[in-house]
Amino acid sequence: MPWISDHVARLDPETFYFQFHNLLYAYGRNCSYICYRVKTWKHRSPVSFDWGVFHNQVYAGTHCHSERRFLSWFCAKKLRPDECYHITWFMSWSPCMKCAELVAGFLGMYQNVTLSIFTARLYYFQKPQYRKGLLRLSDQGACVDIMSYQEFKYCWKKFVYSQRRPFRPWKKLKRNYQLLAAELEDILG
DNA sequence: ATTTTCAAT
Repeated sequence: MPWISDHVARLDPETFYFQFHNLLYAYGRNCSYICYRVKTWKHRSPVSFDWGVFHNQVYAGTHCHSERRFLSWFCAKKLRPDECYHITWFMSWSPCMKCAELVAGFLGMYQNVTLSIFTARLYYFQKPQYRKGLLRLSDQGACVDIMSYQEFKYCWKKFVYSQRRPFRPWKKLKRNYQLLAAELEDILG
């Protein structure tokens, strides 16, 4: 698979501000980004294992969502059966129903891996199948949450070429977060 | 309150 090692470490500020804008109805965000962080344990102490950014890719007419790209890379290059991992995803779009099923299956298969998801926006959140996907992930033990100011600020510092400039929150960040969090709460019951 | 979408007209 050609996309296995094709990910980037950091985002440009403009890309981050546009792609992670937490709108309920986002225009023109025709791609998806995952800023990821993987933690493992050495002698029972948590240690940072890896971090970076994945995005979706179209290769030879095949669409590969960022979640699938991450899992392909992680399973092929990183995952060891005798180690425990905690993965955190900061996503621009929440997973589609197919990716939700894929990731839930992955979590079911690898009991040594746990996952926390923070998403900036909810993908097709009015469609029942997409809502069920998120519920399925949650039922499989994934923590699913909406990115708040705290997560945006963290991502800005960790995953963006911010050149020591401070994170500048956009208008209605907090209000949008509240609306999305209420929607997610409804989805997850 | 908003009506978009891991592109394709």
